[in-house]
Amino acid sequence: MLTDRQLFILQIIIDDFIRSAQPVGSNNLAKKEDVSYSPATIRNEMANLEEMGFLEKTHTSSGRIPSEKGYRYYVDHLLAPGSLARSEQTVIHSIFTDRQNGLEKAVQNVATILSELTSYTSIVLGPKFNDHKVKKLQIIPIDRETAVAIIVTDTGHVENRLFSLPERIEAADIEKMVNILNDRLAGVPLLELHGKLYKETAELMKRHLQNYETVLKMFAEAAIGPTTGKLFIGGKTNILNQPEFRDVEKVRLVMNMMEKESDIYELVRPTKAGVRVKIGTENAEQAMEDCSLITASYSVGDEPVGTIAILGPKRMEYSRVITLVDFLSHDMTNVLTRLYNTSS
Amino acid sequence: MLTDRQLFILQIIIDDFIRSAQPVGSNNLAKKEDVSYSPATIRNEMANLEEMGFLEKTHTSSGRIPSEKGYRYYVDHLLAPGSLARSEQTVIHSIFTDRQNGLEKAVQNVATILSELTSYTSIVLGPKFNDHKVKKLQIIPIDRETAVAIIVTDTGHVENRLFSLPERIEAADIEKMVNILNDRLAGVPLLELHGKLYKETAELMKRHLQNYETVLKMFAEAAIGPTTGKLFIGGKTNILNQPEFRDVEKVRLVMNMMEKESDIYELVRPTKAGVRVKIGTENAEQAMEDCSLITASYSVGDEPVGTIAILGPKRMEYSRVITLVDFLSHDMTNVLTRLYNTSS
DNA sequence: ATTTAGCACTCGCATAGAAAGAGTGCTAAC
DNA sequence: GTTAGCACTCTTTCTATGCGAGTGCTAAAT
Repeated sequence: MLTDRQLFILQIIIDDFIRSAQPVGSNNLAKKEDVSYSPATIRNEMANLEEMGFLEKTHTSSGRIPSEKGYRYYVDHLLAPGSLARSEQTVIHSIFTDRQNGLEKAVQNVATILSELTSYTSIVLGPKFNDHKVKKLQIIPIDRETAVAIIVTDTGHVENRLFSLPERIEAADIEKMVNILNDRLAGVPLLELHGKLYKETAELMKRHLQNYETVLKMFAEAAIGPTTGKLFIGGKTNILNQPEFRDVEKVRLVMNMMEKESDIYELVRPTKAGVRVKIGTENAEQAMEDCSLITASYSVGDEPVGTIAILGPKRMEYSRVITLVDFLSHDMTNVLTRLYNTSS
Repeated sequence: MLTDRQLFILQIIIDDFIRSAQPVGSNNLAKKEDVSYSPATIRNEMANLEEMGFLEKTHTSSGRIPSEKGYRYYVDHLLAPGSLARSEQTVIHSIFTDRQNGLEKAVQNVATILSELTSYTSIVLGPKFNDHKVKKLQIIPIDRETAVAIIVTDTGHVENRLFSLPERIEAADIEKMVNILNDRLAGVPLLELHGKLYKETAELMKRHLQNYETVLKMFAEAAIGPTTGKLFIGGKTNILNQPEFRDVEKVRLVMNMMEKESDIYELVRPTKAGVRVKIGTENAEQAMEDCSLITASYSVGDEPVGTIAILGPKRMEYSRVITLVDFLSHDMTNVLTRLYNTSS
């Protein structure tokens, strides 16, 4: 339904606007090297494209800017599958080769590097540990009244929680408790720990020990912690460099949202699909109406466990960002899948 | 050197400007109920105060605004020692009574509540664990190649790190290692662990085991982690509500700084002094020239271990914030001192 | 039937001037 | 020492004006 010429012009207008942030006029467009139509022809086509809803004007006699429908079409049909510079590939790949400082630091790094590479804001939802299984449970007494409950998973993740010991409990009893717990619960996925904790051990414990409830409760609580991954945001202030956010009111809307973790979680819930692009009001959040969000989830095996995302103005370098996010999410999937499968 | 009347006028001008963010003129000032001088008199005194450097004009015929010297004098000599509403006291006090979710969450809470109470940005440097002593060291093997090193302190803090096991190591050897480590290092302050690790155990280990270096190195690294406290920042976007930050450029300066942890650490290094106020360029950071920072450290016993701070515009409600920060830092000192002393 | 040149028209933006308003400094009177 | 009065300054707001970039439409050219 769109002629080749219209596609061509639409693409050039959007490319230009993404670069310059200025409405594109027919004269300037016609001056470009690879454009061989006269301004008048272009004006006609522009009028057509506007009528079809792909372009907009900021005022009656301004140049054209892409509408959301325009961006959408651009993303869906006009995007040249970009490729990454080798240097970028190397940078990205290096993030995960060095896991010395733990997975969490590595994920943190992803956020930082993504925002630096794109000069937009990056959001990274760290892997959730649902599937990870209990390797070892421990209770370390601190003094007469307190102790630390520790859960180590088979992926090396450590979760811990301070709790008050029941009065009059013997060191031997604690040891017995720990033994029962490990006996019954080793290998249980974290997600099921909460339920199984009581079912599997309460009966047995009751027979040997008093006051076991507090202890069980602590382990239960500690197990909830990592069921959902941690959020990392990089380059929060990058939005301030965008000319369309010269206005503090707009900045506030977006910044406030970035401070609200619960909102962000909604945006980056892991899914199986590949790269997803949400343009302006396609996002549910009111605050995002001037922004676009590009997300891609990464997986362990077939199970999506986390998400990386880039938040920028609607006038975003879609091509570059999509390529980047796609590449990185696959890289993360590969590394994590290998890691998880060899260690279990 | 300042007459009573000058003090009075200076105070009223600063109070007014803090409220309104507008330059204060002689006419408006004279209209106030508790001012019994004519506009002309006030103009004369304003001129005097300006000559002495306490006031400034934004342009030749504008009203007066306080200079940094003016704010400084105001903070040092004119501040009425405010008192907190009982409701605020209760709120603050409640933060630390509920430590169920661990110290870290409690400190996080302080940041959030401080920023909500003041509508400025809060910075909280969590307590450092230098003085905390090793309670228990553990090695949990995950699979043939990897294990987790765990350090538990006598305050219930848990530090952990993933590492690669040396090849061909026996479970029995690991157990022997852990025994030696705990034997020799229990009670050692975290800060000294790095040094003592080798001195105390290397000799002994060498006698019994091969490949112990990797393991020691991991514990050494893990011990460095918590020597300096964690940073929490609350209400990062509150600065956007201040009329003097209508300009995105100014916002960017401050926001960028808030993203750089190393800069923030400099600002809130714990000290023994009570509440400290840094106004505008009194702060070393270029980015802070339009801001004031109010800090107070909290201690365990006599040792300052962390800091709470409020970052706002120079036109800050000094009285309220100083009172708040003073109260809260003492409250935290009390709670932590009690906690630390009973548990060691 | 397309494409393009030409032209009148619109709108934003920058510049300049004018008027209003808030505030000052100074002088002279109280 | 205090204050009323007044000229002056500077910002802010509004209006007018011209310029430039761009459009839409019509008619000619291809």
